[in-house]
Amino acid sequence: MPATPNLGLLLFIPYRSMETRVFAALAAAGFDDFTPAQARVFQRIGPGGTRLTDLADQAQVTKQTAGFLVDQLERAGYVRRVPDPADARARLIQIAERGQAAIPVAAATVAEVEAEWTAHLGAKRAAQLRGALTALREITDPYA
Amino acid sequence: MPATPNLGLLLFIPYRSMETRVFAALAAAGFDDFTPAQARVFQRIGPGGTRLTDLADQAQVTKQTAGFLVDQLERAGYVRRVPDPADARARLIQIAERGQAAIPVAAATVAEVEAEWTAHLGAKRAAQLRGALTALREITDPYA
DNA sequence: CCAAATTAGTCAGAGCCTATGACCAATGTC
DNA sequence: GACATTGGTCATAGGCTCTGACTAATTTGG
Repeated sequence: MPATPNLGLLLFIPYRSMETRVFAALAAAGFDDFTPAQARVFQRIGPGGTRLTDLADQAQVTKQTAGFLVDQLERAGYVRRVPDPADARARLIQIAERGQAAIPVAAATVAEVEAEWTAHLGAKRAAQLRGALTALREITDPYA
Repeated sequence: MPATPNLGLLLFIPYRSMETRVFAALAAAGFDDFTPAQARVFQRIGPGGTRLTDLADQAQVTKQTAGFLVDQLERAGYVRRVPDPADARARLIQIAERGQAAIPVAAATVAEVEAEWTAHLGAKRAAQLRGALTALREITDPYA
């Protein structure tokens, strides 16, 4: 390994760790058919529902991929598709009952992991980390 | 989107951005058959070569997956397998000529992206970010 | 107001990534 | 030297993602 690993890898390692923890908790709570790829789409669903194309753009996948993942989420009861009143071509993807039920489980695990990280880094550095990442999003997330 | 996105997503967004940039640069330089999955294994190869099982552990994939990726890397000329003098069962995966040639291209792009990030964050916050991520690695990378 | 261009979404097909399970060969242990 | 362990492969299957082609609804320009 290089002496100073590049920032890409440094970002990836904790990301993967968080992901592993959250999906283990979800599986343990009975949401064992929820996958990371599905989550990356699911996370982008807004309060009133979001169009497939918007989800695809925000998750940076093709609309075909997004459609494939939403199909699975729908079949598993995590989301539902309703007609978009503003456009007859489009449908809004909304979070369904089972999706709502999964959110607190994921949120609790995220909070738990973040607490561990904060304990390791100290409150100040943890806040700096979040602040830097949030600022970075401005130039790395086309849909921030 | 939630008001305060979880740290997992905040880590993922710049990671994905960096990855996209690096692979675009590699492809433009003629390394168009190099994939992110291969890179996650390739990055872990040590100076004298590394065993498949070690690569698998460090990249957190199964040895079958690591073997599959190394097969591709070998076929494309990025790595080579040599017998491990210390153990006749094992072979060391070493970076081959084409792999060595790709490294500076990737490194230059990483440096470019990191420079952009530093310009956006300021030198101090950028250093804090790297420091926090490096510290986080202690508790999130089983093979740090 | 209508023809052309654009946009939302689906279908079909292919390739890549990853895992489980079974297996073989070499090594280490006692 | 028998037995458990370790390094690695083969076979198989499932999941993720893409390109290309297509339908239907909407928007735009004249």
